[in-house]
Amino acid sequence: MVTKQFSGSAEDADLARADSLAREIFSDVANKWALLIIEALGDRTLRFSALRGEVDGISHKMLTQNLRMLERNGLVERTVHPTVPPRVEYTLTGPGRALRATVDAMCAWTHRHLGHIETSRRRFDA
Amino acid sequence: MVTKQFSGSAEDADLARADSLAREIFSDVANKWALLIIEALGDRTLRFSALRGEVDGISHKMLTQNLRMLERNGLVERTVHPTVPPRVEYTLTGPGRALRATVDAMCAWTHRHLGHIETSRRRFDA
DNA sequence: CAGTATCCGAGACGATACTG
DNA sequence: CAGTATCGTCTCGGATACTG
Repeated sequence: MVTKQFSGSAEDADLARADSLAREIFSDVANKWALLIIEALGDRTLRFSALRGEVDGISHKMLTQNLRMLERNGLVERTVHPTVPPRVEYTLTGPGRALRATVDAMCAWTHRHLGHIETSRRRFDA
Repeated sequence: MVTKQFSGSAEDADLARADSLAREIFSDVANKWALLIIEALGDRTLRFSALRGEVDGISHKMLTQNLRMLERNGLVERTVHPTVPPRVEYTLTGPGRALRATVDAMCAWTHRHLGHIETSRRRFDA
């Protein structure tokens, strides 16, 4: 095994790079629309317009923007059928489905603690 | 059991209200800073300044703002020691710790898929 | 139908200065 | 030390119009 000489080594640089990458990914993914899209997709394959119908309140622009980002990070797969009118389908990839599991957990958490949060809010707002 | 008469009943109204509340909470919680704060707190009790040191890159303003929001929703508890200078400590509540479990999962997911995401990005950017 | 481009208002965010 | 307030900047995000 190679001996570490001092801080500031190549391994440290790698770790720093990995950390900043992790942080970047986290920032991409940890936003309302991205998580709602992942949750809405589930294990289905949906067209753009259908998907938009599932994610309540999302605008055309936000949907495309977030879908591009998710595709870039390899969380959703985009399939274009060269027909007219065009038919584009979205589905979660392996990593995407893995992330969905944790989003499911977050949703479950939300519903489980609705009551606690509501009363906490009322107390705080007074 | 009471028979449902038609859509638009009181139960439907309750469900709709619960849903919009859930969505509101989800929007509060599903943001970068809130999740990073929860993760940084862990099961420790930290002072404002210490917490700020843990959440890399967060501004004074964003930290207070998000801490208020988390306190309002009953996810963190804020303890003020009436000394001079003041000493304010933050810690996760029960629901807060429950949420932290899912945030942990998200972090783990991030690190597990770093490689896949990095290569996916490179392919996409070309 | 899906996507891009543009415009514009609203809110996020950082920097700074001020209080108890 | 912790918090609030204010201001300026910039991104977010919605509405609209236009292409293949």
